[in-house]
Amino acid sequence: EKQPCMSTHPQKPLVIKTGVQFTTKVRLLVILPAIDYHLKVKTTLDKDLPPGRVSRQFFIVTNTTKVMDIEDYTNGCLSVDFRHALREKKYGNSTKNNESLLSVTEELHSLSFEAHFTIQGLNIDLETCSLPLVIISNVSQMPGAWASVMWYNLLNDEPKNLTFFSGLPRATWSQLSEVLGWQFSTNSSQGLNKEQLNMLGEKLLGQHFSDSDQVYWSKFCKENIRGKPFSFWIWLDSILELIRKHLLPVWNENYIMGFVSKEMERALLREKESGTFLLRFSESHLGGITFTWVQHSDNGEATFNSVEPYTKSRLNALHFPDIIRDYKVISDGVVPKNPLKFLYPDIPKDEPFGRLYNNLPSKAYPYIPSTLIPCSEMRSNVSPPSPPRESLEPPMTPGEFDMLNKTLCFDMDVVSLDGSNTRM
Amino acid sequence: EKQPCMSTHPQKPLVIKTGVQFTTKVRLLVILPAIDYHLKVKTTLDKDLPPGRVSRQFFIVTNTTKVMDIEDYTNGCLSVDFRHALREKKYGNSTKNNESLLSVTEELHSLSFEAHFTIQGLNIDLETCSLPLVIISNVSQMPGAWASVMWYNLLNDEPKNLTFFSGLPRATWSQLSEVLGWQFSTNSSQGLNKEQLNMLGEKLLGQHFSDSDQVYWSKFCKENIRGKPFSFWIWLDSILELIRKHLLPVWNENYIMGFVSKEMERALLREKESGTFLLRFSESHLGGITFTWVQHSDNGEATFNSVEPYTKSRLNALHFPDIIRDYKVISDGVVPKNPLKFLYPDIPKDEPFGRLYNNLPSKAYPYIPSTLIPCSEMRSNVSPPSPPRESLEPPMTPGEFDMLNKTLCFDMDVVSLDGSNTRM
DNA sequence: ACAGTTTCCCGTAAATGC
DNA sequence: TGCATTTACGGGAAACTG
Repeated sequence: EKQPCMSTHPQKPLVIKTGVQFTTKVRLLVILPAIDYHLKVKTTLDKDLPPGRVSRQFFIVTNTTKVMDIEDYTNGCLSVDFRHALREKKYGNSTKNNESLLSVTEELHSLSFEAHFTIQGLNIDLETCSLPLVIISNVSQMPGAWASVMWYNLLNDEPKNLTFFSGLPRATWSQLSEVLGWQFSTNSSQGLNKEQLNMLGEKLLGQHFSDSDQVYWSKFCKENIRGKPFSFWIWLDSILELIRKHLLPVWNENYIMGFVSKEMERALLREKESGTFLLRFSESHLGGITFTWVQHSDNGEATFNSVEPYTKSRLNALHFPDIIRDYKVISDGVVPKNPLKFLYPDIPKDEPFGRLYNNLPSKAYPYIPSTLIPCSEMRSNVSPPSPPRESLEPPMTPGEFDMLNKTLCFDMDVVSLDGSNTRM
Repeated sequence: EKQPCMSTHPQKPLVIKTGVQFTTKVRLLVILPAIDYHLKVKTTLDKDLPPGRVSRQFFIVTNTTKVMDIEDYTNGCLSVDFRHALREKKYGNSTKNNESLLSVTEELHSLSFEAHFTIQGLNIDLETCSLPLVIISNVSQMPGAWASVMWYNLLNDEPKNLTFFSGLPRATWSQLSEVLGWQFSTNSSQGLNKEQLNMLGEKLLGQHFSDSDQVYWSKFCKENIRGKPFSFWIWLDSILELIRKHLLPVWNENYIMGFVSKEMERALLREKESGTFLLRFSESHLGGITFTWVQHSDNGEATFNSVEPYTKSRLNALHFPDIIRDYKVISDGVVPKNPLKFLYPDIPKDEPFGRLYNNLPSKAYPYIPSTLIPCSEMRSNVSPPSPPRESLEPPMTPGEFDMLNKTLCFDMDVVSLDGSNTRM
């Protein structure tokens, strides 16, 4: 009958950063006979925390009680909006219960809301409780925290299971791939298509896998990818952030193939005209995008070149579509040329990207305008080595991706008063 | 006998930002006969503030009292270090005393330190007080606040004059120019030479001025430069910041002439070989640096080109010496060329700048390395207009600048216990 | 020494106040 | 409405702490 809902502002729902305000809303869904309408709601953090269960303890620094009010004129229901902030309790003698191997982003907390009133001599206690929360102290912990929220809500059906991450959670690929797609479709207007998801699945499960194969939480988020200093999710989330901050229009227009193995990439480009390129996320660096183009020599041999991936620091200085427009390859003593001609499969690049270019401003009058041109120097005699082995797989049609309309809405109407009606 | 000293960490002394910790130190300079050594010092903000004098009121959020301790083993004197933070008092009924036209960075505050003890039945009260402080709420107010601190300490001789900025302060050019030089020599190892100071003087006082001419505070800091949306100090401080963050080695090596009028610049370059350039700060944009080079056509006519100034956003992406190394001018269908050959007066550019170049890393193996090249496109048929009139002044020798060894040290040993021994 | 975690605080953006 | 000032908080780095 009462529903809390929670959202941190630009942040992710159910992740709370200490010292940063977040809002909660509690609604009384049944319309009660007009008592005195002075229904005071009290917020408590980790109300019934099982002793020794969390290694850190927090408290609410803001007002914890507030009186409910009539929500609006259409429905007469009572509600109250809180604006809270948390802070860690620091004990002199640090008795941190670090009994577990859990990291702070796997530690689940909860907010409880209580109200008491008397009606016709009857004492009534209302209580409701939020979905599990992850509490962090720095935005750098956000990716890990969000992974926890995703997995909890993907896999947990029980009313409230704060020890969820002690239980070695695992998800089937069919469950997980759906959630991964949501991460893209909720951050942009473009989800992931079958081929892209397939590439991600291979990264986690190896070459041949089925929908029912299981991915362990630790494989997803805790263990580093073989030979890399980051886990699968940290890598994927860095790409989500890159899209959000620097590639949104390009991604939304579906010009980024993004998740393609290098083998597939070569197979796709091999038969295409010289100067055909595609855009792909870096697998070796966090939050990087590169383009690969094909060049056929006179004897018909194909060469593939990929630029050093562009990361946020470069993209802060340069608009990505402009990079595609302006990119030049310099060979000694020759006029620099842009090797990028056709977006895979065969679209002249100005056609898709033209609308997205920033006009070069020739403003600052007394001065000569100046731009940054992304350049690669290539010695004419040194050609980059081609890969030793190539798997030839059928080309995919990146023309249209599936649009996934589902959205994760953890932040709305999540928990019912009696705790039984948990839904997402 | 007691001395407070104050420094905010990366910030400027005597400027305090709300919510940011700052440290103070109080020393008892006379060694007292061992009482009980329990000398408690209490800090108070704006202790005797004349009613209605400040428009904002603040309080100390941290502990205000602490016991003095023996400083170290060499001298047995007592001292105490505080770590304070301030916050603004907000009244429901905002009775801000904005009687004055003063901005918040002109509002002066002070910290008082008190201690009481009894010796042989005699009550002794010690009290000392800091130099005037400027309290800000955002770093964006730092330039204005620092200007106030500079001017107060430059001009005020009275013990403590918290109404200093109500008195239309003015400084002679000889006083002011010295302080301006200090701003550079304390932020780098290079002050300002006579020619540079002269250019700054002309900006404030017009073409012909003398050392005894007076600059008003409002002209220095409050009124915008004619035709520009910023004041003289805001402009100059933006350059100090540019040097600190992006140009330190280049500035320290004295390769930046910096403050030269455009007329002077042309006069200097006119007789030099084609490709001779000098570095100058932008007068039209905040925190910008540009280079101007001379090009002589076959008939001997000189052309001067200045590149659009580089500001922090560009310099975040590109190392300034690399810009000089890599800068290219593109004319249609011709191999791009770097027009920068000799640093004024005639030094081949790689000689001074060579040591400062960043090596181009050809790291990321499977990828083709890529750099950003700063480029200007120049149509061969359009030549930039030459200035209508040029004053021909004698070239200056930028080879060596005077090094000013003086440092402003507001943050040390500033106020004596009885308030009479104020020195800088 | 070190990794996980928190604190610190600048600098931009948004909100607020006047 | 516009300008001056404060608040908010992301993000990088330093400090902390087992």
